[in-house]
Amino acid sequence: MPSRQIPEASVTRLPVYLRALVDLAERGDHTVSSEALASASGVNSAKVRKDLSYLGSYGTRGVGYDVEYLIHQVSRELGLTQDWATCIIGLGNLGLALAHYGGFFARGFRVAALFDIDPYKVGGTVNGTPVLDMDDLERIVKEDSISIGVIAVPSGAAQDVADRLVTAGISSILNFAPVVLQVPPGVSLRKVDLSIELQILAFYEQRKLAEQAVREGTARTKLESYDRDPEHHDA
Amino acid sequence: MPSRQIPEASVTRLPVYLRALVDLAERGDHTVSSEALASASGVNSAKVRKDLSYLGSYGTRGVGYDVEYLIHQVSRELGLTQDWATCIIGLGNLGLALAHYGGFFARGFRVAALFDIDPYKVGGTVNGTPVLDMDDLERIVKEDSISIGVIAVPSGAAQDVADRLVTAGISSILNFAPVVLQVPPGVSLRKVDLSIELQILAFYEQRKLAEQAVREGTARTKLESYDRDPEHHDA
DNA sequence: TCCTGTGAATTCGTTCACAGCC
DNA sequence: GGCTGTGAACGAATTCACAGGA
Repeated sequence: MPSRQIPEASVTRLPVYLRALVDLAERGDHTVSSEALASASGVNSAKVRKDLSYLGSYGTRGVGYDVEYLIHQVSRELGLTQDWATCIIGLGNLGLALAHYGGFFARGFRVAALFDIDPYKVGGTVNGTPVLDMDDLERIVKEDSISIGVIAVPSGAAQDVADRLVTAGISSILNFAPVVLQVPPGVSLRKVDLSIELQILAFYEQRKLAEQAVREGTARTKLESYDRDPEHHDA
Repeated sequence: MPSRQIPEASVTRLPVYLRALVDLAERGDHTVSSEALASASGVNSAKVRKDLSYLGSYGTRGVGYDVEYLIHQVSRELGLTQDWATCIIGLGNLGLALAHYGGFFARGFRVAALFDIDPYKVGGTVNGTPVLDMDDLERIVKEDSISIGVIAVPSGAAQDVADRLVTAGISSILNFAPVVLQVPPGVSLRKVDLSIELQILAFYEQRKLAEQAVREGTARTKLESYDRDPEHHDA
């Protein structure tokens, strides 16, 4: 019985499982154990089983999960059986990279429009998608039923863009600008922030160096049981 | 007293606080309350106080935190008072975007080298940084003491690149390729994955639509107390 | 009075361990 | 015998709530 309200932590792992499952399917595997799916996803098998149990009882005891069937169920749960229209705002280096590399926009997503303020860019197309003026944002979002906005503008402009997206009716935002956006309740917001990721890595890098120094400099003090946490993979 | 071993969840928020603090400093503020820092960081004040308390007692009761002093302490804790050499592997659209936009690489980081397999790119420079052949990877990593590798190659090549980085002595990897990398213990790994973020947004978008349908279609059944979770901001 | 710092309470997430089914 | 599904135990993270110093 699918117990409704899947925990947030599980939701963030479902896309990882999905990708691993698609890889397995392409390699011709028909069934997969929680153990195998776990190692392909970089987690442990108990987590996989718990996560999948929130969707329903889709496995077979003694056998494992049917790969195709599980792909279907996970896709459905993630809402990938329908198509989501997205738009990208800001065509600097990053926005262009996102617009160009269609591979990022996997099954289930479609880039309906690109927006920029630069008059030299507006009117052209990138990768077959038209580049429109920011003035058309609200109209196009409504006309094309765009539900997800990808913000790739400089920090200073990001909150304005977010406000306009929300006003236009968008309720999911993916923010690449290095700034904390404020959005009203009911709007989903996720962010991708390179410099934050680098800073987190720097923290652990520094800690590893400190531990190493301690270990080398102190044959005399007992430090064998020094508490380590070497992994901290994100998911 | 700084209680050693800051929780991982707190570590991921420190860079966000740091950015907010720098903004406050630029605006001329000298002190900040946990409440103000919280709202600038998109979290609540109890969390800010707990997180900062892991670094030490740097606030003043009845007053708040000294902005400059706190910037210094957080920077030190994150290891940003030293310079970390990084390299980017793969100069496709995304790798180029990362290499071009120096703003991503904030204080504390330096792009020491770029790598690609394309002979037409090797030998040139991007944004003043030389583009080198993959054959030189191990040598340059050692010579330049590069400690963080940024992987921006296609999925199929990412694990190979990761293995080579690890062999060369790198112990922190930031992965942009949409694939789960396996790294040995002691190597820190973080990933940035656009399509996973989009899929997570799609999940909540679908959930919102379902809730809306339920609310509209059922004036007769009691659903006022339907359990909502409209935010799920990442940090 | 104001705001920090922190134990205590609570909620959330993970892991264990095994019953149940193939 | 093997592997799922899941309560129960555990651990981590968040929030509460207030004592205590400026």
